[in-house]
Amino acid sequence: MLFSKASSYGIRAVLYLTMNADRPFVLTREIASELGISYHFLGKIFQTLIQAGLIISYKGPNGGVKLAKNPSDFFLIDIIRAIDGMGLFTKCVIGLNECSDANPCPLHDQWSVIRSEIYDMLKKTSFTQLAQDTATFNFRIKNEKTDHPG
Amino acid sequence: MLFSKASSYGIRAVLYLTMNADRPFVLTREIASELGISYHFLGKIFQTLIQAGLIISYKGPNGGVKLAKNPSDFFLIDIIRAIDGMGLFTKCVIGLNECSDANPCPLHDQWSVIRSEIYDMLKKTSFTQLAQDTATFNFRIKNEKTDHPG
DNA sequence: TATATTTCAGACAATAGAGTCGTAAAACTT
DNA sequence: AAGTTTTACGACTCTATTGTCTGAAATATA
Repeated sequence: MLFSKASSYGIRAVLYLTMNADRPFVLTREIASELGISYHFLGKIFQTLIQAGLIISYKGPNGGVKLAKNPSDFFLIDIIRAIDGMGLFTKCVIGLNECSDANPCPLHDQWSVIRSEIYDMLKKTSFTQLAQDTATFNFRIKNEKTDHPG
Repeated sequence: MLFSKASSYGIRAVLYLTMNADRPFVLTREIASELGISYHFLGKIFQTLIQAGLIISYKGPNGGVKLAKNPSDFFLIDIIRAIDGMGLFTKCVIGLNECSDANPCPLHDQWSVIRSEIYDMLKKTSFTQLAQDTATFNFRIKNEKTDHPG
């Protein structure tokens, strides 16, 4: 897998928050329920995102979580950096402990090209864009098998 | 990580076999030692590659393993398919259990482009090419920290 | 102050990936 | 036939990831 489950959940949760950015706070329980993921696991993921300064939480009634900044300033790479870290872009693709342009592994050149494209994609894809696409094209965030109205 | 450790080790081991294709059989122990990876773990990886028909083994003295076909017919994707499987190319990048061109997730279009490029790279990169590059440019397969002659 | 709501956080369990160990089976050598 | 070499393979341990449970802390309401 390219991303950990935690990062995947984080992306979907932040996208949910983006699509509910008009609300003051959104319950973790609601997000977990709507996205079909574990409430407590999502709580942990949010703690990571809070520590990274990406989202803000508030305890008590009417509390919950919300984005810490404008969703147009929010990019996929922010989530990956906070949760999975940048190992995908810094570590050798076949696990050598030293691998660089100056001292490359056999796959280094081929992989560098693709790695840059992944990075660029994550860096330029904002949650505003994802939310717009999701609303416009009715993309799915949830993980249900049957979603047909009939 | 893009690849599992098993796949990474498999790639490096098959590359080693390619660079020793003139020898009838190469000892698993030698490969493990030369590449600095666990002997028994490599043995398991070889069993997977043997079952996939990618390499051939022979027991007893003068035994070992060798490539099952010409290294120019050997591509990175063969190893990935045998060990990690094709999940990277068939499963949703954010883990939705149904995600396709017809019913995409919010990242589907962006990811599809990159996924194809990864696939093409793995499909067209032969072990002959990797071995030539490794010999020509002195690329590293081993995982040692100090390799300087002086 | 009492109570309900909600995040925070640590301990725990389940699972999968990674790695180790011991021994059987096959093949060769003498 | 006996002993050596080498892969084959199942059982086991270790670790990280994923997921669950419980209660404490913070906030609001009455």
